[in-house]
Amino acid sequence: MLKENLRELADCALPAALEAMGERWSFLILRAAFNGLHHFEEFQSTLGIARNILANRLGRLVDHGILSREAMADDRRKVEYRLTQKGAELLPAMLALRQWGERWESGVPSTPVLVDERDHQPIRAIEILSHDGRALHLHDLCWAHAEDIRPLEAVKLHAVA
Amino acid sequence: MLKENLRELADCALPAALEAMGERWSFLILRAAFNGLHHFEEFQSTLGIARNILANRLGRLVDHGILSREAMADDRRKVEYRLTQKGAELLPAMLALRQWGERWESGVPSTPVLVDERDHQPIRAIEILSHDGRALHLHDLCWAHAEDIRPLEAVKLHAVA
DNA sequence: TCAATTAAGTTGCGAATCACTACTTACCTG
DNA sequence: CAGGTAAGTAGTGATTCGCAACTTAATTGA
Repeated sequence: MLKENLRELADCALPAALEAMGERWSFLILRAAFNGLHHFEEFQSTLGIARNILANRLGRLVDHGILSREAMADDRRKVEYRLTQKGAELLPAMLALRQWGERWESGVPSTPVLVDERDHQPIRAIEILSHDGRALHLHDLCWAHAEDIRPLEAVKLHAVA
Repeated sequence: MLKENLRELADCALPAALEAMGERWSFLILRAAFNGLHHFEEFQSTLGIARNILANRLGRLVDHGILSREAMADDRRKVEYRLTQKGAELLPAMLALRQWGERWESGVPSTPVLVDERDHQPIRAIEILSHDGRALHLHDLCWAHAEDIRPLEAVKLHAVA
């Protein structure tokens, strides 16, 4: 059963993540950044977001270290926004949400589709996997306290012995 | 390079997903639902959300088919909210966001931690995988049009031939 | 050289949304 | 029936949103 002690419910990183990404436009700005957009006017014209909101969101994403902000050397009017490592690592979350939307909201895989550059085959659906790679669903999961988890090494050694 | 034609940027399921899940409290309500909460007062006291906002968000999640709403037979004051299949399939997106928050915001794995019920080992980090299971990162990916993708079967047959 | 253009914001303002508290309605329990 | 519980609704300020116009600084063209 997937039920943790309610006292501990607050002790979760999701609220912290939402602090950074929970605003209305943040995900769409991120998606645009993943698609290679770097400048204020590009975001504005592509997303159709109000300029003051865009300025606010870009500033917040920069404050959270999700985007970096740098004036360009060759044209100092221009400012370049780039995904940091921290920002780039939001890609699985964004794709999971997008895939969910394709399955349940829009009904069809969006085109164009994201593919592996190596063989141009579409990526797998994002899944929850066990340590040894089995796909897990809601009913396969439960909560445990960190101190109750027997390290995998110990489990393996025990199996061998 | 991860850059699609900008004309096609709008043609993505992410906005549709955010329509359903982009509101400020929606993810936190969902997390509570994943943790076994089912009733209005449980959500309210656990999350500390204002009652009118909670009523509005629950209604919206029900409208989107993410939660089901059913009056309970034994006590008709009570209403039970349950995750639908559609709602349950948001778990990968939620975990991806939570794991990102653990890595980049809170700094530590939250406790308690989600484990495989079978062997009580923690789940893997959520990743983007190629069709054959390699982990992919931003620089391994590119966009392709659906009609340009050679079906995997054809690729295999060709390799055999 | 100097007017026009471009990039990246900022400001002002009405509309919508948010959160807090109190109230209501239906139902159950003693 | 009195009192309490569950699930909302209503009223009220404080924030935030979105639109359009304005500003500032750098660049380009005649």
